[in-house]
Amino acid sequence: MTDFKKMVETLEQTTEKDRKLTPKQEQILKAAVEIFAEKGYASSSTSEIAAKANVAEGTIFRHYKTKKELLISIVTPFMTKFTLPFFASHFAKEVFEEPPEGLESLLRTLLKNRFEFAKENAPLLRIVIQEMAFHPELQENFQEVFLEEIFPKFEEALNHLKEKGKLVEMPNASIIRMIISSVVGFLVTRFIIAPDLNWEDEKEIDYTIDFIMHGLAQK
Amino acid sequence: MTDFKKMVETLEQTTEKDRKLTPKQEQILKAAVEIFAEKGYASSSTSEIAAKANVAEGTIFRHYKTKKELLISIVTPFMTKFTLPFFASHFAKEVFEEPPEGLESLLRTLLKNRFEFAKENAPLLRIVIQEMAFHPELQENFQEVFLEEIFPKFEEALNHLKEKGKLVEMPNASIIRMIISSVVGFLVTRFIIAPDLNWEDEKEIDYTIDFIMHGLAQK
Amino acid sequence: MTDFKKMVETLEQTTEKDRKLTPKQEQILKAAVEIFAEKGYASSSTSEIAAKANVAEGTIFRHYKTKKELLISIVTPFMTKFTLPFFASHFAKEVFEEPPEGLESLLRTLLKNRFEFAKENAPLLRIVIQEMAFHPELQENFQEVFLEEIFPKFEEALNHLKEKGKLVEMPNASIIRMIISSVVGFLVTRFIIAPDLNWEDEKEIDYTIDFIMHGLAQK
Amino acid sequence: MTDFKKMVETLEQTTEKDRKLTPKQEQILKAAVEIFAEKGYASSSTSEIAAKANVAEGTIFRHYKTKKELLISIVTPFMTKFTLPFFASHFAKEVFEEPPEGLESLLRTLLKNRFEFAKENAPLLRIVIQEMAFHPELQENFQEVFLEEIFPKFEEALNHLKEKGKLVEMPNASIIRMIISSVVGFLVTRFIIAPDLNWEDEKEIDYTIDFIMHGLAQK
DNA sequence: TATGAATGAGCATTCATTCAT
DNA sequence: CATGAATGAATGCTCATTCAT
Repeated sequence: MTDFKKMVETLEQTTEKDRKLTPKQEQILKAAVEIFAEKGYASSSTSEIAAKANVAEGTIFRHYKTKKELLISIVTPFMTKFTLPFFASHFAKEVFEEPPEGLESLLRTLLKNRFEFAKENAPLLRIVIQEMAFHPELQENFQEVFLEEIFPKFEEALNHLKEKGKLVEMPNASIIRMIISSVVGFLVTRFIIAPDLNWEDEKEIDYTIDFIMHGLAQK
Repeated sequence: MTDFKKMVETLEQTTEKDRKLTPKQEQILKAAVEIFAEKGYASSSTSEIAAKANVAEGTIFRHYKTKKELLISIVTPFMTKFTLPFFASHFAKEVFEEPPEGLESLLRTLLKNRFEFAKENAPLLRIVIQEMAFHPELQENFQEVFLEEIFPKFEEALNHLKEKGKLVEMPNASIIRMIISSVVGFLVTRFIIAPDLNWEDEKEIDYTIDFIMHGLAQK
Repeated sequence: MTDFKKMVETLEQTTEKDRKLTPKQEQILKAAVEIFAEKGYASSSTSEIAAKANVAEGTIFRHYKTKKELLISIVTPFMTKFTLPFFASHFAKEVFEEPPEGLESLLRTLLKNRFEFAKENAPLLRIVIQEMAFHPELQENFQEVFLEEIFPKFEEALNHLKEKGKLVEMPNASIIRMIISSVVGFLVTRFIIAPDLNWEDEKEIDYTIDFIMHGLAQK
Repeated sequence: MTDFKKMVETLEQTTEKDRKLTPKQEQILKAAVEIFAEKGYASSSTSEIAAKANVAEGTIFRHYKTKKELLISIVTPFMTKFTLPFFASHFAKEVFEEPPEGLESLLRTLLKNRFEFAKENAPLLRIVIQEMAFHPELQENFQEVFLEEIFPKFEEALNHLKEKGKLVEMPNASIIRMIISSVVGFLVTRFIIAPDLNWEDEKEIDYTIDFIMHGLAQK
């Protein structure tokens, strides 16, 4: 099982009000994450969540006005945590300051970092991927984060690398797609599609980085 | 909208009994595909499907015993069509007979072919990806097709290429993951995440192939 | 199993139009009797009857306008056959002509005769008893037969016996109730409640007659 | 109408948990009893019951998981109450302690007692008789009560009377059948088949007892 | 704050009946 | 005559949400 304490931290830290969660709220969130991940939002019932959380049905609605608000309270802090903070802190250093192996170093940090995060929050990852398609609220939140924060920083970095002749000539959007496909493809296979295989995580991370690096290297 | 006639063909051809669908069945399938793709299986109601199909609700259940059977009747022929037939016909020729650029040629055929298929069946693709997680029946069907048909043939081809010194040293499973991540990452971005962007499909296909080719080439 | 041919005869002979049943009609009746007896009228579906009868659903409604008409076509001829004909033929002879042991003789003939009939038509008996409560049509038909035919003849016989000092002083209605309770109690136990016990029918019939005879004898 | 308060007591006292019923539950039970008795279980709809009970349909299912559970909650306490307690308390005293007219005394108590009970619970009696045939759960419950409690005690009493030379030579099972046929035949006629006749209950009870007594007396 | 009984709209499914073939 | 696809009202049951305690 994923360590739930870490997951709660994830959810806590980005709660809008930054308020500590009450014990009941924690129980509700834990139960909701497990059940949403297992059966999907639409097939989960609030009564089942209440039962698993050892809480009365009404209690859920005291903390979250609707079932959907409960979902959003789970997903958006995770999305922000999963995408944003990494870029905020690492892009500058890795790519701009340390010169030659900038991309590889960036990728390694990115992958290892997100890998750990996904490992600790696999059910949340599952929920995000499964529910994004159906909830415009989530898509908007994601686009906001992605288009306004990640993509521009990513592009800046890529342009920088291109100038140094380190990158294949390819539109930034395509490069970003390749990288994300490879990273997400790995994480999804590792934690969602086949979590029970005997994974040699270190090696697979290396392979993935090698693959991307060669795939994108200047010819 | 995707050309529904082609989609119906897709569904028809692989129906076990190879029987032509009645007009009402076609209407039901069309409506179900659209609605399932839009809101997801669990959030779609049979009454909505019936209304969109201009059919009485009872009529759905005359043709499909349950709502789930309707889903399966939609998804499994698609899954078979999407994965199986290509490999059956192309692997041998492309990889084993034509010597040097075997992999590239294979990838190009694979991608173009699946691209067209995904283009014609985007909503079906969406449904498969969205529902696989929740329906063991679908997973089983997929595993059957993937583990027993695709994976072995894929491996055989990769081993052949490795012997010829054309491939990076990496476990087959990892290579296959890289390739599929890149291909599916492209198709999903193209048809599901951002279908409304101005895509230059030819170029993107080329980029994707280049990326994979360089990523996997013998160093 | 009960001999269905005899049951069909039962149903045929009293059909209002006295017309022979077509083979399809026979199949439908046979199936309907079995299913009504097993699950009750309200829980039986015409589609199940059609399936068991190897007949299209529509065919049932060609012969019987509604499901209820099918029930009535099954029950009323049976009811008539079960109650009426015996009395018509036997009362006079047994009771009025043969002097001393009139009642016993009558009871013996009554019981043996109805016993055979019930044996051959156990499912029909079951249906009548189960459905009478819910269908006023059946009740009316029964009352007609019972109040207008059976009761008066029964009373006449009882009065005759009373005059001869052979019968306990008790209202006719009560006497008739005792007799019918005993007879029906036997038949219901024998064929409906516990048909699988090892019954010694001859003996049980004798016991039942003895019981009634002593119960009603002049003190 | 039967006095519903007494019926509720009947249902309450034997509820496993011996808990008082909430007012809504009472309304539901009252409505269900009336409707089941009138149209039979299979032809009664939960929406009709809810309407008659002045309760939302969902409320029924909060208290009784399924429609069938509602039926069982109605029938089994009644069955237990109807059969068991009497025998527990009376057999010993009546038959074994008071010597000569043991059987008559027993029958009188039995009949009067069950008569009052049936009078107060006529609709329940109706439901039991009508539904027993279709619900194995009810049959099992009945057999348990009858075979394990009533029949043995009955037999013991009959053997005791036989030893004293008070009883006709007849298998116990047959004797029991005669008695029950007569008693049930009376109650069913009185409360179900023809409740609207002008019954002189005292007299009819006496007749019935006389009938049984003479029918079973040592010759 | 927490509870859980109550609600009623909504759901998948069944079914008697009709009707074009 | 016989068929069986089509119907749509009705059914048992679920569930998010409310609210009195």
